[in-house]
Amino acid sequence: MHNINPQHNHQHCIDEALLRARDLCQQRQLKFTTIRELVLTTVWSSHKPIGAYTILEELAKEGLRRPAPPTVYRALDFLLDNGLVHRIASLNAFVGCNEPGHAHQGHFLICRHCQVALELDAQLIYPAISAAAKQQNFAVDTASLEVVGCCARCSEANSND
Amino acid sequence: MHNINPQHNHQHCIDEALLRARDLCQQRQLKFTTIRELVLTTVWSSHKPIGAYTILEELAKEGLRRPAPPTVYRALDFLLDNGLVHRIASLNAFVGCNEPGHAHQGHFLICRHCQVALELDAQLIYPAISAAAKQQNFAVDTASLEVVGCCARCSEANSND
DNA sequence: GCACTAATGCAATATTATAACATTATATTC
DNA sequence: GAATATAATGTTATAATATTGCATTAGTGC
Repeated sequence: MHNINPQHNHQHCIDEALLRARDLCQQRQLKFTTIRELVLTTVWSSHKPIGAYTILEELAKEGLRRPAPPTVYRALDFLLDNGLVHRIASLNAFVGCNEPGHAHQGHFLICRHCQVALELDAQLIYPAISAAAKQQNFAVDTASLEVVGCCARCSEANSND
Repeated sequence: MHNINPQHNHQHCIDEALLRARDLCQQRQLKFTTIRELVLTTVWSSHKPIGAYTILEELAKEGLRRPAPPTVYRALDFLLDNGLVHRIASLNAFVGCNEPGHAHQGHFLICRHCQVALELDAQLIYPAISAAAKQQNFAVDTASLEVVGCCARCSEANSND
């Protein structure tokens, strides 16, 4: 998994995400349009979940004529459908996905101090979910886990106060 | 845990929930006011998560002069703080909690057909979450899991079509 | 080019939630 | 029991998030 060090070369994250998106769209014969690319890039501008209306503002700054909400929401829907971003329901916000393909999963550790959302490897949690569901004969479609707390980095920083 | 059979005596669920709430408020020296009781009762009117504005409408039907949104939200905040209800973020809705006390947890299996939300015993999932968080030196405050799919009952019903 | 479909633009509006301040009820002290 | 303090509720307005419906534009296949 991805270690989110503030010193990391974030441009690399963005570039990789765009590459993966282009690949996936080519494979699936989907159109990676300008808006979709801009929205994905904006979502990937950090590892912090970003709200739809904030994305909208960012696009406006890009020189683009400020798009209306549906434009952004449609792009987000496309990205969600294809597992390129996740929605963090507890924050009404969106964050990039490292491993497109399983749109149905999203397990996050969310730091309440720095807001970074660290995506967990589904394999860590999913077996427990699957077992619990099976006990109830429940057929799982999607499973989202949102853990809020304090990340290692912020814990250290605070203990140094 | 609670098996949510449509034939179950649901009045019993409501009564139990109210009893637990009164007990807990007495213990903590909190006021279980009329509004709080009405909102809790409304949330417990079924095992389906209910939206704040739906609660509002239900209260209006009870003869009550239709309360304003803050009235309902304040009651919900109180109930959430005391672990008497959970918020299902992915649905913007609220559901009763069987075991008040751990306000910070809420692990649900949500059926997309009948909308029933079945609360899982935290012990089933929490160890996996805790282990994953520990790997990242992440200090957990709250963890919410929302699994969407199809419950046993609806699976059977559908297979009979 | 023409017809068809997918994507986007645009205006209005729905839904969920909160802020700010006035009022009422409850508890505490004297 | 009146005076004061605190908690709860009432009320109005508005913020924040998301969707509907319809017009327009851009690709795609024939």
